[in-house]
Amino acid sequence: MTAEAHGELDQALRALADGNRRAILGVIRSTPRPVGEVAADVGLSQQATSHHLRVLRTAGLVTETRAGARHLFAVNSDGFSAVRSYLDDFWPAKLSALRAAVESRRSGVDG
Amino acid sequence: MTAEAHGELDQALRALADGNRRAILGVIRSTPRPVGEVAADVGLSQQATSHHLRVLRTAGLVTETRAGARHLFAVNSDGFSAVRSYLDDFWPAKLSALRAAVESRRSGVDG
DNA sequence: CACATGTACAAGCAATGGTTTGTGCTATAA
DNA sequence: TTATAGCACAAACCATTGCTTGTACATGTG
Repeated sequence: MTAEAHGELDQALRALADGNRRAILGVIRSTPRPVGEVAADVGLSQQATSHHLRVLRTAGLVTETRAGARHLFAVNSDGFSAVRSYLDDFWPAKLSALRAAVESRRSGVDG
Repeated sequence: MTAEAHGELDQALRALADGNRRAILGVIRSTPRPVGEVAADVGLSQQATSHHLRVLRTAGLVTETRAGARHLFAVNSDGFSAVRSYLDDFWPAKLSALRAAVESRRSGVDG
């Protein structure tokens, strides 16, 4: 983990790597929800759910809003952009283009 | 991790959650490479690199080809499709559409 | 102010995961 | 076949991480 351990991409991917966190994202995907409801839906304790939501929030995948004593969490689409653009680098078209470029460079220099 | 711990999506995301594995993907992105070269490029031991390549291979993000004594690894674009389609569920347009649907359902039933 | 609800914070624990070290297996070369 | 290069397998070690338990803080309510 000596490689870029705190970038947007790294934090987002590590947050998404956990199944319970993805379950939480699924629960708050359609509408903002307080921690208690999320915990009940995913079957985790309040503390564990709160912890996961904090990880998601730090990663930028989720936003927090306070409504009285309740903390409402909602999905933040913009937080996924880093992951999206990273995946684009592995899109078939981009890959083949890159490979073609490397190939032509090899034949041009070396032969 | 009681939630779908062995699906394509889970394995792919967990594989991508490590910075060194992403570095490895970057190294073999343009052309297939043997383990030794990859290890030298990313600055990891042969064993560690081999291990990471195996994780990536199990996740379907990488394919292995043997060329004599060497094991060539290359990026497999298709392996990223599960992650891509998962991210699509969090695309702004889809999110707002989902939220609108939930909203109309609420006003229709409850009021 | 006292009380209940909703949530975050902190420590301890168990499990997961990445790296190292050592070794065995496979394939080319002499 | 012997030697060597390239790589995988396996165990041990250490750091990270997710979960639990306990508790403190904040916001409404009487």
